[in-house]
Amino acid sequence: MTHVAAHRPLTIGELSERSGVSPSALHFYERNGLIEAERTAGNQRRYRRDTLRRVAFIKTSQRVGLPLKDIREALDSLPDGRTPTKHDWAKLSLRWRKELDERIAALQHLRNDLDGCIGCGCLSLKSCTLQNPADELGASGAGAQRWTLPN
Amino acid sequence: MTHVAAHRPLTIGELSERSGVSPSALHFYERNGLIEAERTAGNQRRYRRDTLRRVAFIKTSQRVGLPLKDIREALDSLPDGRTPTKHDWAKLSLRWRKELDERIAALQHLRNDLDGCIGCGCLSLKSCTLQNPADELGASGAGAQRWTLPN
DNA sequence: GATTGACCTCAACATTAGTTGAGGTTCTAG
DNA sequence: CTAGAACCTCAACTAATGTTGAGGTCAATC
Repeated sequence: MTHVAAHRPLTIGELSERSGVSPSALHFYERNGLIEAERTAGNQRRYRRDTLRRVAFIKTSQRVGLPLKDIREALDSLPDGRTPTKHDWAKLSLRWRKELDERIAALQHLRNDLDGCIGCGCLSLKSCTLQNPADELGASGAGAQRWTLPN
Repeated sequence: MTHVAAHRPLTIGELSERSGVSPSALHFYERNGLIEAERTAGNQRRYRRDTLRRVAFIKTSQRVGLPLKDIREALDSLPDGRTPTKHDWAKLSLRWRKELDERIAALQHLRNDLDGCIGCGCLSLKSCTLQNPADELGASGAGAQRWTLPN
């Protein structure tokens, strides 16, 4: 049997299909240094197969809410030329899990505070801890936020 | 002693100062139907004092990650003309707490899945549950996301 | 060897959540 | 009653995360 097909690089259509990320988004990720591709003689992109895992990492990180800028930084810690090993990926996942833990803790803290507020309806400034972040989540910023399904 | 000052409506500067939200953002909220104001003879905004609580609700909801569109919908459930009572606010907080609970549960689920992935470094499509949301968080969308401090 | 689907680049548009600035008006304190 | 701070509107700009379309090329199949 031939193993050639298993090593063949992916076209953008294939990568898109398998990852569920649109070609235009893949272009976008490339422009922003999150993924990269070889080119054929005719200038078409050819992706190494581990790019699939890279895109998976991007998607999963986004699901948690990380901005692409941060995801790129994380990916920058992967070995530069060679295909990352399982160990490389595991390290990245571990780091990412830490942030996930923190995020959960922050939300739980917020929820506990909220429990105190429901009794009094006290969503007033100064008095309610919910209104004085100071430590965990940060109060303002230009970034858009979302946690419901976009539909 | 006089109690007049305690009932005087707020100027936009005062509301901004007390809520920590910039005047331009308050304008923006008004344009988008999240808050409203009376006007003086000279066309300047005067906010009822409960607007402070309204803005607090907006900020807090944003901290959890809700988009303004959703926050507006929640606020639309408040009584239309009259100043909301504690009970009105408590109801809103409760509803909001439910979503917070769900969000926490989803992230915990994600974390458990991730634990399974760290051992194998398996952030590959199809095989890893992390890559097949299907149920909880939703995989894609146009919205920007963030959960770190914007800085 | 032509056709057709997949691919290329580049520019413009969409959405969320605002900020900034120009040009003009109002309010309040002295 | 006037100076200056605070306010007004409107338009344009920002940033993140992409999508859409125009105009043109590549590659795999009949």
